Amino acid sequence: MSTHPTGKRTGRPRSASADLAILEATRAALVELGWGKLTMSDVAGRAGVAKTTLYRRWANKHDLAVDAVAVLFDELQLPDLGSLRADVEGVVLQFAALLERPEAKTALMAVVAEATNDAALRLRIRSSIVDRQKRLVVEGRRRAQRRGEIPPDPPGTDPAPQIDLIFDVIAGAVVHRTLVSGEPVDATWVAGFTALLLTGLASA
Amino acid sequence: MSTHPTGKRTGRPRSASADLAILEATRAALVELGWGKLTMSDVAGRAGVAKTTLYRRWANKHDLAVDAVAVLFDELQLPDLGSLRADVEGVVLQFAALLERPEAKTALMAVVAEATNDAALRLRIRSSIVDRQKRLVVEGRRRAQRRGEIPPDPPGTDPAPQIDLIFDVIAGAVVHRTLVSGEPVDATWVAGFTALLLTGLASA
Amino acid sequence: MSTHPTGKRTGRPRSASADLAILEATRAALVELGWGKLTMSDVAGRAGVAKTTLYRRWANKHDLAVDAVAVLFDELQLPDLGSLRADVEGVVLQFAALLERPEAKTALMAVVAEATNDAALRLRIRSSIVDRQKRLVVEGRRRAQRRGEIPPDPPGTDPAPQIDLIFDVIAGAVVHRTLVSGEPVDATWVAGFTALLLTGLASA
Amino acid sequence: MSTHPTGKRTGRPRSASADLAILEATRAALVELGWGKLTMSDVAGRAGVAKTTLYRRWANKHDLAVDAVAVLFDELQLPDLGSLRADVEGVVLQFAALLERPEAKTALMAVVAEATNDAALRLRIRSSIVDRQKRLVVEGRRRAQRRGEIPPDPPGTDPAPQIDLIFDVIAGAVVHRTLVSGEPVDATWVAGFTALLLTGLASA
DNA sequence: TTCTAACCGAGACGGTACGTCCGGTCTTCAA
DNA sequence: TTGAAGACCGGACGTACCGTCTCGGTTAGAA
Repeated sequence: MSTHPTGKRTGRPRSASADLAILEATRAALVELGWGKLTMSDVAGRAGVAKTTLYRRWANKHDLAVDAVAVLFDELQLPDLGSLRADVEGVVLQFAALLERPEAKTALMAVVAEATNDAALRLRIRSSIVDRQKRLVVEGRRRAQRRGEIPPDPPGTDPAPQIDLIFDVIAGAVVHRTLVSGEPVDATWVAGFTALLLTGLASA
Repeated sequence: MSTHPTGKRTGRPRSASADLAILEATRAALVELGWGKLTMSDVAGRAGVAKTTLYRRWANKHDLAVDAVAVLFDELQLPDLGSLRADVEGVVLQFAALLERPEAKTALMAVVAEATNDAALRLRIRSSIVDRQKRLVVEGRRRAQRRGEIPPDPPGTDPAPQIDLIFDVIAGAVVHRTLVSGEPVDATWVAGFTALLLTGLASA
Repeated sequence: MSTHPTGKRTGRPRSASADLAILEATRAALVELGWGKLTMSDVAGRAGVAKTTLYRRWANKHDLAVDAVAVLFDELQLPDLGSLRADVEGVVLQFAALLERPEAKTALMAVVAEATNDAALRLRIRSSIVDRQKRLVVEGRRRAQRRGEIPPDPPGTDPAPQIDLIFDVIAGAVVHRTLVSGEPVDATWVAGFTALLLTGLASA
Repeated sequence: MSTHPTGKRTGRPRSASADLAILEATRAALVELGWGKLTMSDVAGRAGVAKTTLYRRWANKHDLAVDAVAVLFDELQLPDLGSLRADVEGVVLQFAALLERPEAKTALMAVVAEATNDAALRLRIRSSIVDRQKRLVVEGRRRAQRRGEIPPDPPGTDPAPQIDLIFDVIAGAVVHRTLVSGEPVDATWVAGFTALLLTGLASA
């Protein structure tokens, strides 16, 4: 979210449409130029807005980028495909498709890089992007437990660490495959990954 | 690697110590400043070298960063700890320790980010950093097969995709946990991750 | 003068006190900051007034400055000191004292500078500041003629060019001495200047 | 003069031609745009030079302007026209012609305005522009003394105050007539002014 | 007394220049 | 030929200010 003044009343109110135009312009510029060539002036120009207006709402390029791409991640869904295997494959393919989009991958990696020594940015990424997608793991896990595909939570146990673990493994594998190894996430790879995730190395 | 002139003989030879000093200075600057504040002038100053010397050996900032951190990843080892579980836990802890080092994580993410739209840099990262660590998976897998912990490769099958998969899962999970989720990789998490990797979700 | 609405009757009338507060604030800001650092926001703040209020009354910074300093020049007087020499010395000292005031000199030069390519501003300066001070020359000259210190106007001659000339010589010399040469206008200089003005170079 | 590094030896030397190109570009920009619209970027562009190069040599717009116009004033000459009256008329006309040039008048007034609260700039103006033109008064006075048109310096007297006075009166009258009163300096006015200067008010 | 038009403070807006910084190149002299 | 030094071009940065605009709210005179 952009930085909104909190308790103010007076003065001309900020243009609501400007926020949307700026975020859209940011994504468009990321697609065309990539992170390194992205400039605030260019974004302002595309959005039909003055540079001042950007800086009034976001402190810098990285904060703006987080907001610009966060909405993309909210598009991920988990339709019930009938089995844990199918559900996992479905979400992995969706996530891989998202990471193919230049604005998503380029912005995500750039802000993560900057966040390695910027605690505030780290928090912003977590709250705006990462934590919101854990809903997918929570839901998929609940379904699989109902179907009896995985054991129910033992009473008195906090499921959060397990949820975080599964999330890091799935998201991490896809991100690493796509952005570090630089190989495509195709049906074959997804099938292999899902099999490994469900039954483990020992039976691979 | 820095770019060494190939067939030249005459003239003053390049200072051999300069390469090491520059790479060391780069790592030091990364620790103190992070990627965003890192400047070539600063690196040159720390290394007691002129900017010209940097550019004579590396084409740009990103190439220099790749070389500066690549050597860190070569320190990873896979001592035989007697079981697949122990070997996995050992290497995960080593890798996590490496990613705790600011110069490693900050440079790695920065170059990966830039590589999202720079194919040449992508290749350089793969050859200098990523592919060289697959040796760890190859070796661990061979040992586990000898011990009978995992089945041998079926004849006529290329083991490479399986190796790549395991590598992406392990490296991806640790990277995502550390840099995206921003949570520590401690003994508890490593145990849980290793259990999941060995036996899969179904039995978790 | 500030721009007053002409034929209007209804609605809330403009605050009369605001005009004075704004002009006073402008002079104070000029003293402290000089022309280059003077900002409309700052003036508004000092006057306890919104920026809108300034722009409702003056079209821009330069017009405001002209009005702010014009009143200072109206303070100049020409008491009858008994002789042309004494009258000239008296008015020169007064004028020099005025130009010592930072708000006067800084604003005067700034608007003159801007006026070099702004005809409207040039007119405004002449009508608000320059022409109004010619009264001093007219009066001093009339007195000297009565005393017989200078010859009477020949019949059929327009005295205006002569008045303008004397005005430019006196005002110009003081302004140049103070603002361009940057030397003080002290009693010695005034005596020398008056002697030169009265009897000319040949007898100096 | 631009700011030249003093005791340095090493490194690429500053481009000598850049100085000239920048000063010429500054004058051209002043003619076209006037002071208020003059920008450093524009000057840099006209000179075919980077903005950094400007700031490496001049601290700001005003210092640059002083140097850019100073050379114009050095063009003033004092050919011997045979009499003091003719010499005065000649130099006044030359000076008036100079002040008709937009780059001269606009820059001169702007820097004088800024100098009203900038002591360093005041010094720069004096040394680069003002003091150098006193040579004209010195020479004209010497000639007139030789011709017997004005009395010789009394022994034991410092002629400097008298020179400064004459300079301020002549330059001040022309500047005030041109820039403040906004009236032309034509032959009629010059004749009247010279007469006043030579014989004084009493005989006018 | 109520209406209402013009006023007011506050502050966001588009635009534009500022002066700084850095990436990557080029030019000099010395080793 | 390499190296140190540092000037060079190009261009983005984030800030500051101008003059305009849009709010909600106030105030005096007209109805």
